[in-house]
Amino acid sequence: MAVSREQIITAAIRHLNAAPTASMAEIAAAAGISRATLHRHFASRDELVTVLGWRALEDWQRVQREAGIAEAVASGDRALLREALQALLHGGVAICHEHGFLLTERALPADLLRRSDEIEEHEVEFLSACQRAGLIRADLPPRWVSSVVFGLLVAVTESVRRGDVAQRDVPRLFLDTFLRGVA
Amino acid sequence: MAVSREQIITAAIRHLNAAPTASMAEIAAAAGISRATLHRHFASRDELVTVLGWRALEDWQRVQREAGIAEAVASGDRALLREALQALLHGGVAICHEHGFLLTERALPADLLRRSDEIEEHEVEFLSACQRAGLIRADLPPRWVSSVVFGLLVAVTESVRRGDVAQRDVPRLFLDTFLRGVA
DNA sequence: GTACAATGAGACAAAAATGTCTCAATCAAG
DNA sequence: CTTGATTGAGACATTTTTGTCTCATTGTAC
Repeated sequence: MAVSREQIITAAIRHLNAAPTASMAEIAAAAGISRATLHRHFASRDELVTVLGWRALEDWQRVQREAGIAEAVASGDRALLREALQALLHGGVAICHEHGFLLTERALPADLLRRSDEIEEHEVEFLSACQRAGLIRADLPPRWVSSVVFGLLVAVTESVRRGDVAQRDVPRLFLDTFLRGVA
Repeated sequence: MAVSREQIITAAIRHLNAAPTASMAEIAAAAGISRATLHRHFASRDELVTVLGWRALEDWQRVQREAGIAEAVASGDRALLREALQALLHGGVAICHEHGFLLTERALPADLLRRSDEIEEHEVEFLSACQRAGLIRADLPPRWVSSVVFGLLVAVTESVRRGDVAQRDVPRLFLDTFLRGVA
């Protein structure tokens, strides 16, 4: 049976999450296709990773939109902001479950990183609004808070990869730790 | 003037922190020596990274020892544990300032990783003791708490690398966020 | 000044992965 | 069944980095 492009992408994501430095040959094997066929779909490894990267960014943007962070910022309403924050964090976990390996990927194309910075910028503004609403302490630089989200997502990805934490416990642990710390 | 092995290591660390995937040629250039000389000191790139890795682990172990985590665990004394925790976290930041690039290095030799797991195991036991003493919430798996330390250190490294956070603010932000979260 | 050690520059082969290409086999549509 | 498209297997050249080696040069100790 033919293996669709989507199936290849799915397999590539799965395998890259387990082995982030996998070669095209490994990825092809993981997808159950030949290296030649993989190259017919993605001219180069860069192109493949780039496609996955853009998907991750689209997901991230979608999460931001569905969480309603723009509206929440505009309103400044505490309850709205709180709900958006919850949704944003849950969405972040979901994205990492799929694209976690990209978090620590070191060789991403510049335009992807630029777009990533743009999206992160919206996140920073949102977090800033959360600070003004008293949801997040005001004595932390918003960019640091954004980095904390990033760092905790790395922790999530690594914990799950190593089997230290069950998938179902992740959202609670992540949100709990993010908001209240460990003490 | 001759460039000592120590100077090479220092330059390599500095450069690898800025460009984690740097080749031997780049590292040699950064150290101001020829590629041949670099190879005379470190037969292979793996060997170089491995040497740096073992240094980082030694530093980590030293931090654990100087923080007195073993004694604190043995005593179970809350004040002792608190002081050890503070020292441990401060030490972690210091290590990352130097060896941060290793946090997300994907191709480390197995024996290094094994040793890393051993040292981390001491950390987990210590964090567990902190939970029993009420310094850290008991509803978080200690391995998750350990991952949180890791993740926040990644956040620290990345923030500093990007210039989002000043070096001098790092310890406060790190400890504050770790213990109290962002809310 | 001489001798010895370390260095830099560069040539070189080897390894590993990449990307291209061909060809025969398979599969699906008509 | 036939045709046309897609695939897998593998050969191939290329690229990049690695690791080795040589040789002339530098510099340092004696």
